[in-house]
Amino acid sequence: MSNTFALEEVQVALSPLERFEEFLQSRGKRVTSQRRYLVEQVFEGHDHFDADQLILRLQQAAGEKHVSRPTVYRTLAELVDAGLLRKMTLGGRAVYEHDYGYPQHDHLYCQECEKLIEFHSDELRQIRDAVAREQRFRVLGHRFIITGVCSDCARPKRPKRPLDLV
Amino acid sequence: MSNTFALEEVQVALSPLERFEEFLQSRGKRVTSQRRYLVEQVFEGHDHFDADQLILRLQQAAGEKHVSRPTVYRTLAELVDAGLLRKMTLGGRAVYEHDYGYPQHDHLYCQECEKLIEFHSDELRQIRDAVAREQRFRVLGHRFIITGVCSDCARPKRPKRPLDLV
DNA sequence: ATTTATGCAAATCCTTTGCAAATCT
DNA sequence: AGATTTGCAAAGGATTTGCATAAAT
Repeated sequence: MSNTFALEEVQVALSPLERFEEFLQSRGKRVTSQRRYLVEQVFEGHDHFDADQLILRLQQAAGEKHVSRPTVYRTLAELVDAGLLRKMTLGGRAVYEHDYGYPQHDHLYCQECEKLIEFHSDELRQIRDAVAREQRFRVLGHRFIITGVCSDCARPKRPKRPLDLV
Repeated sequence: MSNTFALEEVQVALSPLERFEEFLQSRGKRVTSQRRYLVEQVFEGHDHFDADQLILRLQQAAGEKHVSRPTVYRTLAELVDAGLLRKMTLGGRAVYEHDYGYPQHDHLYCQECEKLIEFHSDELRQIRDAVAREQRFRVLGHRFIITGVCSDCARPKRPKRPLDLV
């Protein structure tokens, strides 16, 4: 399914692609076939992905224009800049997720299957803001990841060692 | 992991180095001059650091034995394993901090000066556990970083763009 | 016609590995 | 002696950059 979470919020009038085109124009950048194709694919589903997964997907959804690795990286950066994607680093590699029309949330990260489970907590934000206020710190964002083992993986085999908490 | 955090609870009797030697022996590993020197330097101050900063420090605290880059990486991993250091990834690079005799805490990260400010919140842990319980998720740890601009940097110049939240 | 993008190859950055020589126990 | 470590050089993996060509405005 594509992107019609338009009515969901108050009103996200533009589709991701339209929003991106708007962004590009506002910066004198050009709307190219690869940028268009990439945004299209990125907003087809709404799961987390890294550069390689995206590149693979772009190749598989064959018949379409080829997008080189450097261009993928360049475009991902632009999408983050445009506010369409959010970038995070999970154990060394960059992972992206939608940030346009999606509500703010945090994650539970299963070390076993590497799954990311989203959740939302207003209290969390309150704590964040309270802590920041105390330190006279201007908040621009935050990142909260709970690491552990999800219910599916909580089975006979024991978890791997602590790894890098992301 | 076979750590004896028994000591941590009751009372931190051993120095980091002693604790590390204990760990090494329990694994049939050896106490070498570089491992000793490195631990010594790491626990001189208690700030966050990355591999390069440590390597630099090891060189400057001259007169001492030289420690090669690979050995630094290898030893840092052992210290993490031993529960003496905690590792996190900040925008691609690994950053370490003391985890022996230090209370659990989280961070405020200033994008301007890259400073890490620590803080502690019991409520945060409560929220974490509540969320996990709801999802039947077994918590092994968490990572909370508030990104923004610290009071020192909140000056005339405006903050850089959102960067990678970590 | 201009100017920005793309793709390729090569370069960077950080971290890890293979291996022979050096060092612990 | 016997096993583990170290340092060196080189390998790796992810992401970025230089530059000539292709495409968008």
